[in-house]
Amino acid sequence: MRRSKAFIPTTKEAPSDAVLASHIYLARAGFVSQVASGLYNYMPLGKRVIKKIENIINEEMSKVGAQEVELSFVTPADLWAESGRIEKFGKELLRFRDRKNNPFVLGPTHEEMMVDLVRNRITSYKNLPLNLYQIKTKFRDEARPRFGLMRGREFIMKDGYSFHSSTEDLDREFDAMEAAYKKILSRLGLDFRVVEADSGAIGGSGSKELMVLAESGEDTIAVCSQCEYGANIEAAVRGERTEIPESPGVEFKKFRTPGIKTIDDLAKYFDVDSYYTIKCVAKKVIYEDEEEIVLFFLRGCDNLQEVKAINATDALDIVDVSEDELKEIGLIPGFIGPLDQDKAKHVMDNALKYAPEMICGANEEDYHYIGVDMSVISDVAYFEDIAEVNEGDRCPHCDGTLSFTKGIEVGHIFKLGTTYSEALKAEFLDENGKAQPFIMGTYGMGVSRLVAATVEQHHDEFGCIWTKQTAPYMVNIMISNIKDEAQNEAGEALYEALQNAGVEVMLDDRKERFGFKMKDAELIGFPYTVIIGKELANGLVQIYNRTTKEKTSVAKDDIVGEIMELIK
RNA sequence: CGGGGUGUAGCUCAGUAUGGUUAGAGUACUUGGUUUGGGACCAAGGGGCCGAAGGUUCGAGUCCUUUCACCCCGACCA
Repeated sequence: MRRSKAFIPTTKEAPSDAVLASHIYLARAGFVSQVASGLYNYMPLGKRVIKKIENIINEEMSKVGAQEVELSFVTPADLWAESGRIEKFGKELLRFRDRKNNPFVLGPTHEEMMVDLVRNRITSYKNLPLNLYQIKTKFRDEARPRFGLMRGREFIMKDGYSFHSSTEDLDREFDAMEAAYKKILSRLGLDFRVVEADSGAIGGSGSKELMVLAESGEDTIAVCSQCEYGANIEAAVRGERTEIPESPGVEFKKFRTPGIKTIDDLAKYFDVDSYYTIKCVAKKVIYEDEEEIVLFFLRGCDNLQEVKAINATDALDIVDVSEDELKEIGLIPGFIGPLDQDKAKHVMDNALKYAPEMICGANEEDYHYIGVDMSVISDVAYFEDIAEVNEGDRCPHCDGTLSFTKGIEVGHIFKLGTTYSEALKAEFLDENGKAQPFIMGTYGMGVSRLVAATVEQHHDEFGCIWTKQTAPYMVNIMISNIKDEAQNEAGEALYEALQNAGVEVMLDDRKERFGFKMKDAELIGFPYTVIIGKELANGLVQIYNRTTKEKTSVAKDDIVGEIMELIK
């Protein structure tokens, strides 16, 4: 492509609303342009990168036997009613009616559509397993789109769905998909981590997220210092604590604690580690058609993990509750404890089970109990893991310690089980001629988000730095002075030679100055720029490496060979 | 959905407190010339319903009302 003819509107200034590096550079370098909140146009460079990523995904999917399909973007609302997700997704589903007044939904994901496609077509265990996928625009009417391509309303996703006759076979496929996804991210040149994840609203028995490590990531992940363990903070668990603080060593007693309402105050007052205090987090728990106040009890040194709390209560949502609301049902904020408490339901964190020598609220203004042995209620109370892991906690699998890092969720794979096949009555006949619902897996990968994630991880103060696998063009030939006949000829010749060699090459033949064209090349981020300039008089050209920012002089006649070597 | 902010040239922004010539700058664009190894210089140009609607006024980019859009923090989020 000739730069003089290319539609690549680069700008010196970033759009005022761009915050992330990826957003700023993709906009400045002319890859994307915003049309409305969460909606973007891909310009030629952006489209080329998308295609690069899609090709890699297609290659890896084909290697593991997944078949590509393409389902309609517009989906009948009936299907969503059938699965029950029309309510679950709520306002995120963009709904509309056609001229005949039939209700439709723009697909935010395609479980329903895919199950509908397969049901009554695959009817025998002999035709299983089956893995179908597509790369397709999705639409979710996000409450707050942000960060450019990172969280748009319309985005491109690779979504795959597998159908099995047994859970063992699903497990096998799940592992195969995890391996394929890792391969894809490695080929894209990304630094990533596979982590345990919460299954969320989509349901199912297990899920893993693929996180591209980046400071700007929206997810916090806990990773082990020694082993491979990693988990989204929402799902992270920890090993038994080994260093137990010195215990207070007191008898059970009710103790007057005037005005001592916080864990900090309490620990100070008794001069004990907050490990020995019991924290109560009161929340309002929302169910489909009712809501109630639930008390979550944890060790004072721990914090409530809300996603775990939602899972522990089977709730749709959990919201804060006011002190007044607590007082209305007879609870005394600051002095709520797990003993003799019948005003509200409770969930105790596992770390409190059989815990001795604890200090907790006495459910009476200005009084706490000390020397509480949780054994007295441990066989009747409801215990769950509801605590958020802390940095420095022990790894659940080894002696290592957990630390936090930020990640961009670019992939999420699920063992779905029969949730959707049952809801949509999608069944096959097993070896015994008995009807069984399909056992399913689902595998998502955010293609447009990968574009942003790649730039997040590969950029500097001058712009994008594309990896060889993602670069829109591998080589940029920059003719320093277009009016110089010799330079022009050499540039044209090299352009033709590289094109003939099948290299994706851009020829910067614009009538601009050296500095302008270099800045532009750096902003776009071509892996290599061949500078044809002054040194041509001595039979030399230069290769500028975008990653190292080094310029290497090469004899003009050797340049094609050099380039071919570099881009291998 | 709660809280905050911003809408003026393709882009980045002044101008709005205190209403008053023909609405500005930089950049980008066009033409001519000079320049040609790190976003050059000179000259001449084109480009605006000041987000939209209504109102106050002799007069509104500026004041009032309504509304829309976009952004940020949070809630939310396969």
